[in-house]
Amino acid sequence: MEDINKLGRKERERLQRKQEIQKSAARLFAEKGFTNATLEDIATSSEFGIGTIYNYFQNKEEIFRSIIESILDSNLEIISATESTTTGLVDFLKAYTRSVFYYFVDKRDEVLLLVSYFTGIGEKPVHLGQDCFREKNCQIEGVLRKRIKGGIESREIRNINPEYFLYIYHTLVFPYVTTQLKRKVLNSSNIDEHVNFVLDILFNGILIK
Amino acid sequence: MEDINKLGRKERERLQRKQEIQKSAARLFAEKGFTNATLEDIATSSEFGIGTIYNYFQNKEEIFRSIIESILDSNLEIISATESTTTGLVDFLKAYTRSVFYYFVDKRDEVLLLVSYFTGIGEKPVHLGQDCFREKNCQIEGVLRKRIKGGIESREIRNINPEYFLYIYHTLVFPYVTTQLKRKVLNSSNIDEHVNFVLDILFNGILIK
Amino acid sequence: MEDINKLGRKERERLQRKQEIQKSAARLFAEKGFTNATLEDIATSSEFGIGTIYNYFQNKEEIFRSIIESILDSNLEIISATESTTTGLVDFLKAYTRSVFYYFVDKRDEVLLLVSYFTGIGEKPVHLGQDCFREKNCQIEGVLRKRIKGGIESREIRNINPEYFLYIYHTLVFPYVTTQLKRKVLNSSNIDEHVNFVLDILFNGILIK
Amino acid sequence: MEDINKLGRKERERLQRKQEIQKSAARLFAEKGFTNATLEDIATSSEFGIGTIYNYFQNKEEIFRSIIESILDSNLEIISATESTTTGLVDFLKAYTRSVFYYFVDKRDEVLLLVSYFTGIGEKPVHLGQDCFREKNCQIEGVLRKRIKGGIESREIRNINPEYFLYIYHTLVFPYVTTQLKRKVLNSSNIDEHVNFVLDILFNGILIK
DNA sequence: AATGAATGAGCGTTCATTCAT
DNA sequence: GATGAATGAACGCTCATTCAT
Repeated sequence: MEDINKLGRKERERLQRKQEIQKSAARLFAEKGFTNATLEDIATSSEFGIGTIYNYFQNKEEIFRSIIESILDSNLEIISATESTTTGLVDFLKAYTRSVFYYFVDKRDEVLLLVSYFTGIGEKPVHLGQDCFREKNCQIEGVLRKRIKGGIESREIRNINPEYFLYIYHTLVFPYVTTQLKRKVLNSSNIDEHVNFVLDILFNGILIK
Repeated sequence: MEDINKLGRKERERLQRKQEIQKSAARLFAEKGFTNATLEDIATSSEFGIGTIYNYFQNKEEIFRSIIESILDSNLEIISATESTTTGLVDFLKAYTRSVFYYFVDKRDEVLLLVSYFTGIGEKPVHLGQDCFREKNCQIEGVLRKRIKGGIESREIRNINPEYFLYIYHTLVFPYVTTQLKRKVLNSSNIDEHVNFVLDILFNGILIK
Repeated sequence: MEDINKLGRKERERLQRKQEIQKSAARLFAEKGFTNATLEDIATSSEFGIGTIYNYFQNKEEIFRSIIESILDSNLEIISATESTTTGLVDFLKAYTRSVFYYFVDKRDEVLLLVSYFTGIGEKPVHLGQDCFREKNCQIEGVLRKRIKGGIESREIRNINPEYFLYIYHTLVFPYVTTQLKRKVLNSSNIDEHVNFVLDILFNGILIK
Repeated sequence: MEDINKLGRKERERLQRKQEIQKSAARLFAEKGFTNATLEDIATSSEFGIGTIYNYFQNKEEIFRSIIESILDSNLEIISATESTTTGLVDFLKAYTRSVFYYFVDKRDEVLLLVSYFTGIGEKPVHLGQDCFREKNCQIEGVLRKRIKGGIESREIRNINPEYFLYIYHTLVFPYVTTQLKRKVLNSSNIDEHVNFVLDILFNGILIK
């Protein structure tokens, strides 16, 4: 990833303009879908000319790809940071889920795209192979997988199928956040409430013991 | 819903052809997204001429709408049947989840569309208002809501926020099924295993007591 | 032309059905134009099936052609009848103009098509050459031309250019009738008033002598 | 109307290109009819790409509408100029008719469309209401109507029905010009001859006094 | 003879991309 | 670097015509 601090003024400005375009594009892709959001929409919304956008991105697909990549990078950073600052699985899940919720509220549109792309739901660039981000995705899943196995071995959690749980966790957290964001039920003022609720169900289940 | 048994031969054949088109369209919509699936794709795939499709549906959007409607109808039938054959919440959730899993394995593509449409993720017909199926959706949610509240009152489950749980349940089960179907991890031979796993986590949580 | 009196019952019924289709088609062609009037429109309006129409006409263009032909035949009959029952040009023009007005009020739609086709205004079948009815058209013009020249020789009218007058007469009478029919100013109850007015201007001009 | 002299170079060039498209379109509409003239025809004929046309006009119908509007504007200018430079009805009709003939020889195709549209003959854009140009049309008719009444009052012409005459005048002059243009009988070298002929008949009639 | 479901060529229109300015 | 007019491939949709019943 480009480190903004090491760049000269020109490169810094260029990066800023690139991010403005990504931000506008993400909102429009999330709102209308990849195909229905036109480059004219993006140009108008980001207050650049259509031609200018092609100075920053090779084509429309590249805009989409770069948004996904950047959110994946962020997620990787979050999970790496959490990995190195927690020990037990429970602590890890608490910290990671909380970070994900907070981060996602801030990156609503980008996350919608990510979820859309990885659940294989909805429209996406025709030529963007599903394995385009395999490596980064595997890294993220790898950390989770390792932690889950560790949690079972250290008897923090029950002896459940780690693979199944991996998907339960991700298909629970990501769609929950996006759906609640869409419904405007979840917002920056009640994140903790939602995080705690989800973790409570996940940890303790719904039954009375 | 049209009852196939009461129709004459001609009407029956017409309905069958309509369903063939819907089936082909659902697969293509799920695969490529609504906008990227062309009518020529649908025509080729369903082995009709392009024009023929317009004898059965007013336009492309109407094909999409009718698929969603039909899967919602099925879901409504499932939940109604389950509602009348179970008493406690736990029994209800067991039966409903199992039915949903079994039904969805059979209707993979249609369910992908449904999830896409209701999570607001991904592309959809521009003009299909989000409230187009509000009534049916409310009926389904209504039954769940009533049952959840009943389960809390009868002390089957802990005193959790019913609204939050409603969305946890739906954002857990539907995306889990669709994701695992996409990954071909879930198939008709191991449904029960997955159903039991999801219900186990939901009921008991992951922690060791 | 087919003489209805000489035909058997079957042929008579066939001719009647053909004319019903022509009548419906003429109305729709006049209303929407040739291209915009669909065969489904014509079928619905004439209360036949689409396929049935092809038992009576080779194709859409043939329906149009047959309507023009039939109105031209009528006009030819009118002009021939008038030709043999009048002597002077003035009498001829009075009788012919009156007949044309009366006939056209009855055949509003067909005449609109005729005028459209012969003024070269508006849409028509692409492949229907402009010379398709040259012969019949020449016959009609021929009678008029002969009479006009006769009128000049016998000093009934001034020595004007017969060719120019021929077109003044036709471009005056036909568009006047059609325009006034469209505006619903002209109808069966005030035909004589309009006929007399047009003839008065044509014969005497507008100036005070 | 846009005044070409006040515009910058870019605007002037844009207007020129717009007019080239209109010119090509008018010819094709007049030749084949609105529906049968395709946008590919218009693009080829005006030597632009199809897409380019949509930078100048919203859609096909808008091209048609703009042509009619522009010819109506010209007619309005002609009649206004004539109105202010003549006093008697006879002088007015002489000047106006001459101007119309001269102008129409130059704008053959556009006038064919105008006549087609206002006689209600032939094909036109389905959605272009008949009253779309009512105001401009009324202005033109209004001037004529006023002048005719004035001519009767000042005893320049006989006491004829002004409304009937209004339509005789227009249904005489416009279709006469268009028909003779189509037949290539009328051209820029013999306009005066035709104008004088039409006016002679209109003023004096055909009878010998 | 009567029908209308099936067909696909052809239309109007959109929009990602290019390139001259 | 910034621009947006120009482009044409590709889309959704229509409808004259055919043909099995």
